[in-house]
Amino acid sequence: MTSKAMRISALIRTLGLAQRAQADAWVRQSGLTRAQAVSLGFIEENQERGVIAREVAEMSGTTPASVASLLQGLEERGYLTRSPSPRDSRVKLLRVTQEGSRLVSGFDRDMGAAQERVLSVLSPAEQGELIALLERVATSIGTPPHAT
Amino acid sequence: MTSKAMRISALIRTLGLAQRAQADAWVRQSGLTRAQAVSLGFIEENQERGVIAREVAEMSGTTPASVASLLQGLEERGYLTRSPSPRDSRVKLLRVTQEGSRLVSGFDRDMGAAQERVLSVLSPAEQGELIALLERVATSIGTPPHAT
DNA sequence: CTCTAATAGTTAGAGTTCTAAGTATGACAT
DNA sequence: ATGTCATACTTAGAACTCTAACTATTAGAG
Repeated sequence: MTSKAMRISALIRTLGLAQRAQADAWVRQSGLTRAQAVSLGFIEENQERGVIAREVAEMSGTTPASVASLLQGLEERGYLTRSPSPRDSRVKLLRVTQEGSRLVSGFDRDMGAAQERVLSVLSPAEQGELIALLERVATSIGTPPHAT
Repeated sequence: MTSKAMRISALIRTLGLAQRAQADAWVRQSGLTRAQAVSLGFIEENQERGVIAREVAEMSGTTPASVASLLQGLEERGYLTRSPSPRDSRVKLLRVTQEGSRLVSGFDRDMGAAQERVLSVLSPAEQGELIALLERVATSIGTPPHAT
């Protein structure tokens, strides 16, 4: 019944949607879907240790079947390759091509700049307070209801 | 530059994704898409003053064409009706059926309860501080906070 | 009154994503 | 070795969403 909780939820939703809108604007002119951009970014970041499709599914909260379709679209456009692993014939190692890598790095750079701009209305001290409050809420998500 | 901005963005993204995950879990067992659930909720809230498809498009940040497809799916399942307005033959008034209304009210109730639980780790005073900080960031974006 | 532009909505077709069922490989206890 | 189960991924078909082009109605200028 505390309308404060509702207000905070609405604000977080608003800011989250603003971030998403930013991402969407970028994504639109890249020809990718939001899910595709996020997946491509994840694969590029963790490429060293060999990413497989199941991990992408877990990260994005979807199913392996959806990931297969998604990766197919990326592979057809030359942003990604799938090659069987020599250690386990079931899995296919995912690798981002040079072109795919260029696409992703542009995304990260532009998103970061937009975030800077929006948050510059708060002083560094205020940003610190905001971090402290948000972190307490964020950690409470991971803990079960009665574990306080 | 300031890693504080990045930290705040990450936290907001985390909380936004948590909200979205909550919504997705609910949405999955309702047979609707997230976009459909959000649109149905918006129409149900503003039903009094007569909602039309263009407003749904503006609210959700998509195009009228996408809304037409979306509404078609809702209408076929009996959650919504589209009837021509007597005042302007171009527009069609959207109305949520009783069954649709039941679906949406369950969504709002469950979402609200989850939000309360997560935010209960902050005292009322701290929640007030958080609201003040978030509101300054939100207004700097230019888009006023906006329901569901 | 009529021509033009703006507004509201729909349709067509392509691409994406989901659910369900299927194939192939690996792990492991008998 | 072999039957059984789990794992990693794919395919098929339906539903959804997007872009582009379309129809119909209203508003406004001359």
